[in-house]
Amino acid sequence: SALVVEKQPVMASLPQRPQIVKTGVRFTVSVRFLANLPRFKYQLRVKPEFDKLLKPVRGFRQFRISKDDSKVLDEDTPGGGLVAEFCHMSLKEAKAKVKGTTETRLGVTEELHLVTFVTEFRHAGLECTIEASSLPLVVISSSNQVVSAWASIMWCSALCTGDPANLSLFVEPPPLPWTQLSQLLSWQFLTVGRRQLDPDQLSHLREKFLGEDFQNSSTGASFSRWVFSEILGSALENWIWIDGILELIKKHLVNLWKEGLIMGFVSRKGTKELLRDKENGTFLLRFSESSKEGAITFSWVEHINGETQVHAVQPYTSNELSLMSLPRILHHFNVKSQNCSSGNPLLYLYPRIPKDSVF
Amino acid sequence: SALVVEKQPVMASLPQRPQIVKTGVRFTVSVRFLANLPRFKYQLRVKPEFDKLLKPVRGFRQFRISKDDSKVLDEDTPGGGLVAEFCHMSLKEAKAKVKGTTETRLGVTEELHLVTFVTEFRHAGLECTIEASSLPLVVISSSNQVVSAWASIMWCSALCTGDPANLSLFVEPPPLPWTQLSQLLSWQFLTVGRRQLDPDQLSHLREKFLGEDFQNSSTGASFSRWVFSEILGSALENWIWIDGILELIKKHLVNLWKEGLIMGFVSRKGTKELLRDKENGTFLLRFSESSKEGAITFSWVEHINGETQVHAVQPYTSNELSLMSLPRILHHFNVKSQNCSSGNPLLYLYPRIPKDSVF
DNA sequence: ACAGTTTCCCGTAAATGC
DNA sequence: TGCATTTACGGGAAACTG
Repeated sequence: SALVVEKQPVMASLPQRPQIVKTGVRFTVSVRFLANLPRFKYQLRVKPEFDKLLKPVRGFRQFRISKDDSKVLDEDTPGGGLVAEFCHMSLKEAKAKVKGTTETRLGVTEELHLVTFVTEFRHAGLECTIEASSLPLVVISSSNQVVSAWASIMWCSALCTGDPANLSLFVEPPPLPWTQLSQLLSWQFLTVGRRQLDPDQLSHLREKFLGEDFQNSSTGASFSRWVFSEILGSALENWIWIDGILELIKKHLVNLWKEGLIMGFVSRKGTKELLRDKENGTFLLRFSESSKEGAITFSWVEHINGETQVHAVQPYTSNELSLMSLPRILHHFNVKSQNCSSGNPLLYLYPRIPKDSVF
Repeated sequence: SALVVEKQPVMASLPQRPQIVKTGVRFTVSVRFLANLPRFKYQLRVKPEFDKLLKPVRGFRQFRISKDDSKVLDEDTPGGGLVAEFCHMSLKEAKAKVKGTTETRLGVTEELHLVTFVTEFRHAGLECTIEASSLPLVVISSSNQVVSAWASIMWCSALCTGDPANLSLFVEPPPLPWTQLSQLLSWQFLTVGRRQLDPDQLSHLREKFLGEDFQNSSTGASFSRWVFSEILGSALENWIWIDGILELIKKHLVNLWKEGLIMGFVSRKGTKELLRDKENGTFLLRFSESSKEGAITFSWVEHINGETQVHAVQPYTSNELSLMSLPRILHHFNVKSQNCSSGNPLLYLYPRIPKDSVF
């Protein structure tokens, strides 16, 4: 078709997370007319419609475009492309709840919706209608739903390889093969922290997402929040955990992450094994596995009286890092306990990089 | 009339400040039917109307009651009074701006509005209409307008002794005599802090509001924000300052204020005079005169080498007091500078109350 | 009783109007 | 241009609703 959605719907406050729309909050979309015919300038009207297709589907909520519902003329950008930018659209729920199928009702972040743009096109006496749809959207009503919404978008973008958007994808979500899931994870770290995940980190995450027993299995991770098999674990929960970490990196740790100074994904056990035979004062940075909020901690090794001890600190969350950056924390860190040698115990970043040369 | 407004319009979030209504935010009003006739139960419908009288007045903004516009039946409270409670009303601006008289346009917090309740009453074949109006309201659109709105309400309640509410009071605001203004101030400290202002405090405030030259004058303080005579000073500015102090008391200092431990209103100069001939370590608590935000500080006297010095600390605002209460601050206060004796210099609350016996 | 979902609304920031 | 006023909306909490 000659019409495409150029910029997917996105809220100004979440530029990194397109396809999430909160009711009552403005979002921006733009469409481009591909046939570069200057004579169509100002001739085409594009009208946005919400969930135009399949109106009475499922138990999905229904929405209306409340602002900027009016059509907008195509306009010319610098050179000659024809585009229309809708930058004041917002959604309002149309309360007409089909109460049926309450039992199989999906969570709201598992509903997928579409904005479709329609323009009527008359050429050489022929009248035809051109349409272009956005990628699937998740509609939320509160900002505490952003994280699960983004999980849906990611999951969906990995699964929807077929052209026609499958809006009922999450009614029976197919498992996501690890090859794709791992790419997705790695890509997010690239986007946020400008560095991909390395094989060790991926291997650790694979355990988390697929369960240790599935190390050699090709089974994918399953999305639905109702699948809480102790074997598969909850993909959504893991996702939220990852998201907290990404936020932490974005806010406070981009530089460290970019330089690869954060090992990040190591278990407590793995940490001990890595540090055991390293020099006194060797430490590594890893993300807290328990905190859902996104937190980073460090562990260091101390050989004392022939005994080897691996210590760790309380994880630092975004709040703590706002008060003091991680490099400063590392510099000023000090052990005051009586049976530890006092002074800063952190000397070498694993495997043996002198601390002061990198922080 | 047999109908009265029992609880003046008030927003749930500002229960201490009736008659301030923010657009789009719910407020509550209740009316009572005085004739205690049980047979009227469920028979009377009360309809709220906004600015029913004098619709096209002045350049005032116009509003509509957007929620709960529907009438509500009278109902019975426990014993037998007939009341109607409107608890979901909210206001929306009706954009129909009369652009005339832009020059003499008042600030929005100087516009006074009314909610009027109307009920039709049929008795013995006679049909009559009963009305009841609220006290004057100030309509704001943002919470940063609360303070000036409250100033208007206070000013208005002191000035409007006549029965019919004079909505154009602030078009040419009459001066408010000090006798009334001082009562108003004192009453607010009583409400918020459970203790009135004493004569010394009032005398200090009189200087602030009326200017030093007017100590013996009977001229009142004038309200309009356009009267910035260097003699009168700005009543509104003073009011905002007082309001910050009241908020600080409400949040952090109720107990101290209630006990009269806070002298509060003393100038820096006055402080010196009071403390000069007091014992070493005598201190007093006073409100910052410069900070608009509401802040408290303390000054103490030190006689050293035959010289008398009066020191003061940086004022503490609400933020600081959230971290540590004022009594704790007083206990832990410590001077670290090199030419001062170190240790806690605060010993006696003015005039000579041992610190530890009251804090 | 409860959990998912939505609404409410302050406080700040940005946009708008005049 | 500046200032007065309104709008926008994140974030935390309350209210809703099945």
